[in-house]
Amino acid sequence: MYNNKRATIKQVAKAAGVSTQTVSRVINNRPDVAPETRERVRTVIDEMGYQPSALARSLIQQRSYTLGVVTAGLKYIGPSRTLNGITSQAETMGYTLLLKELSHFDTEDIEPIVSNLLSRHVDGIVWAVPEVGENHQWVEHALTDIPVPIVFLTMEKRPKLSIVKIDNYFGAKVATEHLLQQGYRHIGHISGPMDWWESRQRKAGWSAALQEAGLTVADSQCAEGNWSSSSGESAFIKLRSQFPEMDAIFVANDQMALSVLQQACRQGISVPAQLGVVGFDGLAESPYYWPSLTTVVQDQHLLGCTTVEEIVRVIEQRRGKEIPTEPQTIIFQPELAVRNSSIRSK
Amino acid sequence: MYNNKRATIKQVAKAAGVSTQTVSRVINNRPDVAPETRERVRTVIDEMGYQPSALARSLIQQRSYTLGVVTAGLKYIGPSRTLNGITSQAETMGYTLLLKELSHFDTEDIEPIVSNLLSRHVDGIVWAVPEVGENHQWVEHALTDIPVPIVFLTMEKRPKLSIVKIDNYFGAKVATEHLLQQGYRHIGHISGPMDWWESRQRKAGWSAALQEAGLTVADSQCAEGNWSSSSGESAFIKLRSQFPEMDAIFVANDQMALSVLQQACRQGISVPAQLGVVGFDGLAESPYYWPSLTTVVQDQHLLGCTTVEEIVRVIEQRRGKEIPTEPQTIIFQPELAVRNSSIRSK
DNA sequence: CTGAAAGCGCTAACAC
DNA sequence: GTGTTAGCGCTTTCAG
Repeated sequence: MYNNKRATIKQVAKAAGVSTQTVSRVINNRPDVAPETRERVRTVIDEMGYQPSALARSLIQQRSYTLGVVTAGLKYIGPSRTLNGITSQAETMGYTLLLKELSHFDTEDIEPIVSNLLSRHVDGIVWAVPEVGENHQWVEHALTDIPVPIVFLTMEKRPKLSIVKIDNYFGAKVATEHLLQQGYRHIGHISGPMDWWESRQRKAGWSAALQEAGLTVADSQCAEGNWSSSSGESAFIKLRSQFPEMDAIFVANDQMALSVLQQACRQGISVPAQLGVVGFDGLAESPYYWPSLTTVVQDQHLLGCTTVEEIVRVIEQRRGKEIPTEPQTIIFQPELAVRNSSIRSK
Repeated sequence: MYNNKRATIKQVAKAAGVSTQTVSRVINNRPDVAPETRERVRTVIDEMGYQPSALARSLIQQRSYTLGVVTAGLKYIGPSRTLNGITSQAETMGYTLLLKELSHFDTEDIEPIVSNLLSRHVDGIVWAVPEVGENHQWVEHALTDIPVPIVFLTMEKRPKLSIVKIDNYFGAKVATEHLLQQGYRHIGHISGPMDWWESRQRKAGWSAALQEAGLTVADSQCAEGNWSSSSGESAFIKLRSQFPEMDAIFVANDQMALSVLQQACRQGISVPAQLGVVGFDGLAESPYYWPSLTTVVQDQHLLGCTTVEEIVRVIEQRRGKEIPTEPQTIIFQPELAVRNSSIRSK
């Protein structure tokens, strides 16, 4: 299938008794080659197991069909699901990925990462790092200097940037409204870390739903977690003591919601009768929690796919010297999956 | 930080009034450059934001400092954790990754994937796809033809291959022995899909532990799942009917174990008093299941790190014209985390 | 210490 | 139809 040393176009040309140019024409399916020459060259190519070097091609064509992907937190399921979408769409569209994972979510010095990708001539960059702290600050300064298109995932709207994201505010609001509809009136919240933009959006959605229902929102109704089950446990305990009348809770992700369910079980609080619980994410396991968890489902796979589609669109556009359209913001609305943890009615 | 068009070495040379070779010497920290020339060139480089092209370098040096990573199932947490280890170790060792994800675990036609990686001049390949069905069959034929080193994760031992893996058999055996120690005598098993090598290993470990304890192992004591919580539920129901005396169960992964716990809870079976449960994986959430889950912890991050270390070692070795050492098999022993779901004593 | 020439593997532009 | 020349951006001889 492969020869031990990769053959070069020169060797193929020699073996087929033609010039390298002719071989080039054959491998690129150019029309102006005599059918029988083409045939002969093809045969030699197969025999030698020749594969053209994508590197050499990239150099001369000034185009690599390679995308840089910058991510963080692959040990968590969310970023991985997004990456899964990115890889599958990239494969479909004929692009290869260079992967970089930041060691921390809040890495601010992204210069070496971007430099490395650019030195490898990526055609575009997908920035799939959640917005945490100041970690997106650099876009203000550096962006116009980066010579390839970038599409961002999951960040606050900024002018002139292409962004693909899920509407966290909306999802949180829908979740909270569902609890209100079920007749719960004292609805607490366990948030993600407040330096995460997504956490703030989800909290804002929860808060807005309560206010629109004419309820007040006090600080004591919210506790901060860090996405882990462990932090969810402490947050729940804290919340119970500072907000004893709580009869329902909107939790910013499913893993923390899981430990709320577990604690409730341990303390003999019946869910959903005494406590309604709604999570966020739509983990595959969430229907198998006890009781099954009502949650806001976000399709991160689709998010990844769309991002790749979008960046390829921008790349093609720029290359075709078309008038670049304004950067787009693409927003997906997540959906509420209603299950047992929040159904009080009847 | 970056100029809008990437500067070339030629432009830098011209601006600094030297030849391109001199610039080359400066960026490669070669000794034989006059200090003041070096200084001048450095200044120009900074001003122009010049970054050498890794592509051009790879071409001429016949070395790219790039690794191909082939994975599958990134939407599951296991493969992602491994990938997380791979990225971090690659970063540490100065390698960049080209990522390919197979669309199915049992993809047999890997030729286009490998070709693509080779055409991009990867220095080595990490094959991080679990062994399922015939999906590793190709190694028998194609391997010697692939001109770069490959290291495999998680596959059956084969001669002449470098493999890094976790000892699934051992982990499963330890888990089962633990249940025996706790006094359980009728120990069932929910396996993963039997076309997975890992599933077969875990089942074999369970079976061996029972036999060594002088217990018989019947087909009725085992049911097959497909790793998902959903399949765990059906498998558990089936197992209860075909093996009613079951007092403990070793489940091949945590997600299926989760639904066993949930079903037990729903049916009023008390864990661990009436039913001992042990899982496999060591998911971060597993301590927060109810009751907290005893599980075999596998460090997939470490697995990924080690794989990269190993392949870089082989690459260096081959490049240094050293006598290649025999391909290694590196095996990690997983550890049992004992928690409430299996503690019957006292 | 520095530069000129050659070439990594390929393709664009032109000849014939 | 096909070959020649030039060059993508860099490094490796080898002069000087």
